[in-house]
Amino acid sequence: MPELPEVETTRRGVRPHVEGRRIERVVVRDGRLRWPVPRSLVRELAGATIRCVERRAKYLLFRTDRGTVIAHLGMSGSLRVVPAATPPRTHDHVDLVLDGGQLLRLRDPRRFGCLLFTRGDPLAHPLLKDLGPEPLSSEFDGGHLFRRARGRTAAVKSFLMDASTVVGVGNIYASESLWRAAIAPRRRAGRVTRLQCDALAAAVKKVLSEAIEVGGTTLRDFQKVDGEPGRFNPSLAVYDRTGRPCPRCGAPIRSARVGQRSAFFCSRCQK
DNA sequence: AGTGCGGCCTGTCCGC
DNA sequence: TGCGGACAGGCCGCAC
Repeated sequence: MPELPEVETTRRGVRPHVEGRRIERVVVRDGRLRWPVPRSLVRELAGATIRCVERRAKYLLFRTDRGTVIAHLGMSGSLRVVPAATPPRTHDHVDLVLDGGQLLRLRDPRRFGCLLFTRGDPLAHPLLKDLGPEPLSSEFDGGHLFRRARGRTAAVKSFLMDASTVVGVGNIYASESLWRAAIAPRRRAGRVTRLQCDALAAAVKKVLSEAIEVGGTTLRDFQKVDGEPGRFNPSLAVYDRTGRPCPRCGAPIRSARVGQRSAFFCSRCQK
């Protein structure tokens, strides 16, 4: 399930194969993603040249000379670069056929992802314009978290997963970051101390950059562009480890619903 | 404005 | 063994 490290891993994997390439045509086998794949994407991209591949939050931005493709992998999406003759498999919904004999293929079994097209500034797109800071930027730190949390009554885990607080922290890395910062997931955001905010921001940065370094986490269906799984799993301290010992204190990891999402934590060392 | 929740979708796992 | 149902996930968009 792609979180920010998985999306960044995808960007780095795809980039060298597509930058500077001309898109010969777009094949949409099933355009029923979160939003229908727009006709404008198919029409405008034929003949367009991909200039660069950027990332904002969990969105991938393929900037071309005609406009920008905004792609989101949802929770089961993946992008692969394969030889043009590779037959599509189930859930391989869209191909961008490139010059040079390869194509960029979107696979998304659950179709929670999207593929949109905009002529204008993609950062001004409704989906992107209100997003919070990138977690690995200097804009995101303990001060930012603390200021934003004033008066907030929501659980700190929900607050951390809110994309207007900071982008890219999904369910897995939220639990992991809170464990590292020793903060209980259910604590109200407004009750987290300034010192804890510093620890939390540092934990988010560390967890995400460590995960990016090893190519993301593989739970069920995430794979990198080369088809290899990510290798972050061994570093997971609490996620999906109910009943196993806390790596810090040995108490059994507990799980609970926090804001309609499963949270994993150590109730002995997270306060 | 902040908060909570329904809904989208399919593969996987569990219990009967 | 087969089957139904719960569950997982990101995140928009709505209702309070």
